[in-house]
Amino acid sequence: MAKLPILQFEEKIIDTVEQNSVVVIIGETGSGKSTQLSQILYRRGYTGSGNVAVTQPRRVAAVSVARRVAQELGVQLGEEVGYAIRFEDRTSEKTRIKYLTDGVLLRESLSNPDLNQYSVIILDEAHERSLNTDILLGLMKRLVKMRASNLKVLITSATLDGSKVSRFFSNCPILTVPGKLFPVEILYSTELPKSYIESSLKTAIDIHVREPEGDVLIFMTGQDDIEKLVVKLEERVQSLEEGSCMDAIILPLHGSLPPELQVRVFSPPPPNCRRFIVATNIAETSLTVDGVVYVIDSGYVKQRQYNPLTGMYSLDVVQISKVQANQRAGRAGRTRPGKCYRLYPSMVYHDDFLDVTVPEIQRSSLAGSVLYLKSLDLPDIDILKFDFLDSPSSESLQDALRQLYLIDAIDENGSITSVGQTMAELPLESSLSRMLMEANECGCLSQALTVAAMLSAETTLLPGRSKSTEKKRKHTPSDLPDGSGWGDHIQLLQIYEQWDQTDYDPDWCKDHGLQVRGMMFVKDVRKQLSQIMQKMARGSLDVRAKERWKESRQDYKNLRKALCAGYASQLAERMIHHNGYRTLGFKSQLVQVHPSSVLRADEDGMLPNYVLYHELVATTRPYMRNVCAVEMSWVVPILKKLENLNINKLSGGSNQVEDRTEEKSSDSPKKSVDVARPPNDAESRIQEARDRFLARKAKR
DNA sequence: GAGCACTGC
Repeated sequence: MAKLPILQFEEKIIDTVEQNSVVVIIGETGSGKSTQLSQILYRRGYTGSGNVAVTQPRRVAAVSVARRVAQELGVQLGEEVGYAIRFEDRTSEKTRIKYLTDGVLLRESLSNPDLNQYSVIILDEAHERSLNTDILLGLMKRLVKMRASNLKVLITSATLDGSKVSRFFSNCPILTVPGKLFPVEILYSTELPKSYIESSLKTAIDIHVREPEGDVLIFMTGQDDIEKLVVKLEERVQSLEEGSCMDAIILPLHGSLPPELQVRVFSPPPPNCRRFIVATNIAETSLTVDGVVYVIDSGYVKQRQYNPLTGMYSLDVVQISKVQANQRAGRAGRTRPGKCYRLYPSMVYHDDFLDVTVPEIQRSSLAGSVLYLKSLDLPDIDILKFDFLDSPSSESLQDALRQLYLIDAIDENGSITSVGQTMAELPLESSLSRMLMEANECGCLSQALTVAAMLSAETTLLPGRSKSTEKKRKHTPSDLPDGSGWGDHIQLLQIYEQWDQTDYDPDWCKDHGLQVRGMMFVKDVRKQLSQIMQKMARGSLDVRAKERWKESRQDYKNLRKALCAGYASQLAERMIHHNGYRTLGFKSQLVQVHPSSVLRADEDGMLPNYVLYHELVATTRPYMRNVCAVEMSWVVPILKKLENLNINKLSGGSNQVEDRTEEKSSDSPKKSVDVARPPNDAESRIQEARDRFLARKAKR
C-alpha cells in the first residue's frame, strides 16, 4: 500500500508542533490527516501527560475513523483508541486517542473548562465551519493562552485558505500536506440554462453517449427535483438505441431516503454499466460515493437561514460558494482523473459566487450558544465581544439575549441566573430546557420530559412520506390522539404515552404512520434527559407517573403553563376578527397556525386568543409550527417583562446599541395576514440569475 | 390546507 502523503511530513509536523501551541494543517482529501495526525502525536510521546482528542462534525465520521485507527494500531476499539458520541461512549482507562463529535467536546468543556485531560486537541474539518466548531475555535484561543505549557492545538482544514485561521491564532504556522486527488477538468456552460433540470438531463445523456465508463454524480437542491430528474433520465436512457452504449442504473440520494435505499450507492455497478447518482449536497461531504468520474454541478443548494429580526426560519435555494463548487468537483477525482460540468458560466463562478460558505454561526439562532458561553463563566469573556473567527451580527446576539432574558436564563444585567445555569446543562433548545425547569416546579416533569424528547426528534417523527401516504391519510389521523384540542405539544405527549402503553412496539409505530427509528431516538433522548434531571427532580420521571392533577382534570393546565414559561419569547396573540395571529416580541410578525396543527377552534370557529409556537417558518406563508393554547393570565407578566426590557443593560452596558424595542412593539399590523411568498425553488432562482447574467452581458 | 438541504448535544 502506498504511504499516505502526510507520513512524509512527520518530522516537519513534529518540529512545528514542538515549537508552537497552535498549528494549522491544510490537508486535501486523501492526505490522511484524520487518521494519521493523532497516531503521529501518540507515537512521538504526546500522550504522556494527557490524551489526544480529535473532533469530527459528524457522528459516523467519529466512529469510522476511530475504528480505522484502532485497526491500524492493532488494538481493540475502546482501549487505546476510542470514541465518544451522544448515547455512546467507547473509551476506557486505557484510551489515549479519543475521537469525538465537536458537540461532545463542548459538553465536556462545560464540566471541565480547562479540558486538562487532553494534552492535544485536534479540530478536524474546521473548514466546514459548523456552529460547534466555531465556538470551539473561540474557546481554544483562550485555552492555549492559559495552558501554553501543556496544550497543543491543531486545526485542520481541507481548503487552501488557512491564513484566516492562522491570523486568528496570532499568525500561527500553516503546514500544507498534499492530498491524493486526481486532476479534475472543469467545464463551464457558456450560458445559464433556462431550466437546470433539462440542462442536467442533457449533460448526463451527453456523458453517457460520448464518455468512457465511470459513474456520474449530479448535484440537485432537493427531493422534488431529484425525483423529476430520475424519471426523465430513465425515459431517455430507455429510448437510446439498444447496444449504442452501456447499461445505466439511476439512483436518487437524499437525506429523507430510508437508510436501506441510501446504502444502494455503496454497492458497485455490474460490469459494463454506468451509474447516475442524483443527489443533494449530502454527497458533498457526508457520503462518499466510490467510482464517480463525472460530476454535474447545478451551482445551487438549499440552505436553512434564521432571521434574528423576525425570529423566522426559511429554507432558501441559494448559490453555492466557490469552496462548495470545488468540493463538488473534487468528488470526480477520487479514483482517477475526472471531469466536472458546471451548469453556469465561469464569469458567474468568479463574479457571483461567494468565496466561502456563510458559516452556520451567521445563519442560526444563537440563544443556545450564548447561554452555553455565559454558563462557562469565564471571567475574561464578554459575550458581545467574544472572539469569534467570524462574528455573528449584533442583531443576532441581541436577539439571543432578549430570548434568554424572557425565559429567565439571564437577569436584566445580562448575568446568567441559577435557572440558566441548570438549563445550559441540558442538551436541548433553551425553550425546552426552561420548560423542564418550570415543569419540575409545577409537578408535571415526567410529561415535560416526553414533550421535550418528542420535539428533539421532530422531523423523524412525521409520518413517512411514501407514495401510500395518500391512502394512509384516511386512516391515520383518527388513529392518533388529537391533543384534546389544546395543540401539538399535547398531541406529541399523547402519542408517546400511547406507544409506551404498547411497551414500545415497533409495529404500533408503523401502523400509525410513525417512523420507528425516530421514535426509538425519542426514547433515547428521554432517557438521557431523565438521567440529567434525576438529581433535582421533585416527582417521578416515569412516563406512567400518576401526577396528582391528572385524574381530576384533562386540561393539561400545569404542562401548558410550564410550556408558556419556556416559550416566553415565542408567543402570539390572535387578531380580533379572524384566526390570524401577531407574534409578541421585538418585532411583531403576522403569522398563521400551520395547517398541520391539531389546535382546535371553539364553537364559533375561533382559535384561542393566545398561543405559543415552537418555530416560525416562512414557507409559502409565515407559519407557526407546533402551537399550544395558553391563557392570558400567564402571558400578561411576560408582556410586562417585555416592556421593561433594556437591550443596553442586557448587553452588559458595554456597547452602544440603538434600542428599537419601543417603536416596534407598538406597531399595528397594516397588511393582510395572507402574505404569500414568491416561489422558492431552483428553477425560479436560476431564472433570476439568468436575467441578471444576460443584463450584465448586454452592458459589456 | 401543507411540503420536507444537512448536521449535532
